[in-house]
Amino acid sequence: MGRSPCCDKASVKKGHWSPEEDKQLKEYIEKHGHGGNWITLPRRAGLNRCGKSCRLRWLNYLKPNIKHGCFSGDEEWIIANLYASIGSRWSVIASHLPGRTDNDIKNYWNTKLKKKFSGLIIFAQPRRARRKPANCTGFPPSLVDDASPVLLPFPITDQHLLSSGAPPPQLLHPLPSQYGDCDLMDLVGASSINTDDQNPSGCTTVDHLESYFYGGGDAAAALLQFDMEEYGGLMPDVDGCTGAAVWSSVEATYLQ
DNA sequence: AACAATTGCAACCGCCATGTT
DNA sequence: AAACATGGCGGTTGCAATTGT
Repeated sequence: MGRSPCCDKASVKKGHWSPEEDKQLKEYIEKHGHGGNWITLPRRAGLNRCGKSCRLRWLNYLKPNIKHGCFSGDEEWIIANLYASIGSRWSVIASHLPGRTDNDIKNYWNTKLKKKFSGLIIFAQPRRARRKPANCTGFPPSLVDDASPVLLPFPITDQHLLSSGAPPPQLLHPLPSQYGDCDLMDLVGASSINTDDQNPSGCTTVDHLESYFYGGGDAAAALLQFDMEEYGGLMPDVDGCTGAAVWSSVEATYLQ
C-alpha cells in the first residue's frame, strides 16, 4: 500500500512565493504559530500551498533572525571544517552558524566552497552519516554512525602550529591542478587570519604557515595532515578510536 | 544588441525517522 | 505490533540573473 500524499499535488500552487503569500504565511504564524502541524497549516492560513512548502518557506526565508547575504571568512572556515568532520549533515552544520539555514549553507557549499576547499578536505570527509553503512570499514564507527561535530581551531594560531606536534609535511598527494599557482591564503580560505591581534608574536600566520608547510611538501596535503593531527588532539579515545586511529584509517582507505 | 553559457539559489522531491493511533 | 501521518533532511532541479562571446 502506497503512502498517501500530504496534499493534492495537482491543485496546490508550486514555484516561487509571491510577496502576498509571504505576508499571509508570516502573519498567520506570528499570530497563531504553526501549531505543530504543517500539513493543515496552509488550509488554516488560507494558502493554496503544500504544508511542506510552507514549512520550508518559513524556515528558510520568513523566520525572524535569518541571516542573508555573504558568508564571512570565519563562517566559511567553520563550514569547511565541519564538512570535513561530518560530511553533508547540513542541519548540524547550520546549528553552529546562528541565523544561517541548512539550505543556504548547502547552496553556498555546492556553488562556492566545494571548489575552494576541495584540495583540503576531500580525504577527511566521511561517507554520508545519516545511516550507518552495512559494511563500512573505512572509518571508525564513531565517525560514521554518530559523529559529533568537532570544530578545528579558528583562526589557526602560532600556538596551534608550534604545539601540534605534526611531523614535517610529506607529499601525500599531487597538488590538485587548480591549486597549481594559488597562494596559501587562498588555500586556507580565510581572509581574517592575518591580523596582528590574532598573532601576538607579530608574525603573520600566513608567514608561519608558509614556513611550516612549504618545506618541500605541498600545502594542501600538509594542511590536511595538520587537520587530522589537530583532530586527534581534540577528540581522543571516542569509542576507543584515537585521532591517530582516525588518521590511520583515512590513510589505509584513501592514501594507497 | 543578441544569443549562449554559466551561476546562484529558491523550491521541490523522495526517503527515512519518529510519533500516534 | 502494525499501519499510518507527519516532520525533517539531503539531493536535485528549474529558472532568473549574470556574464561571456
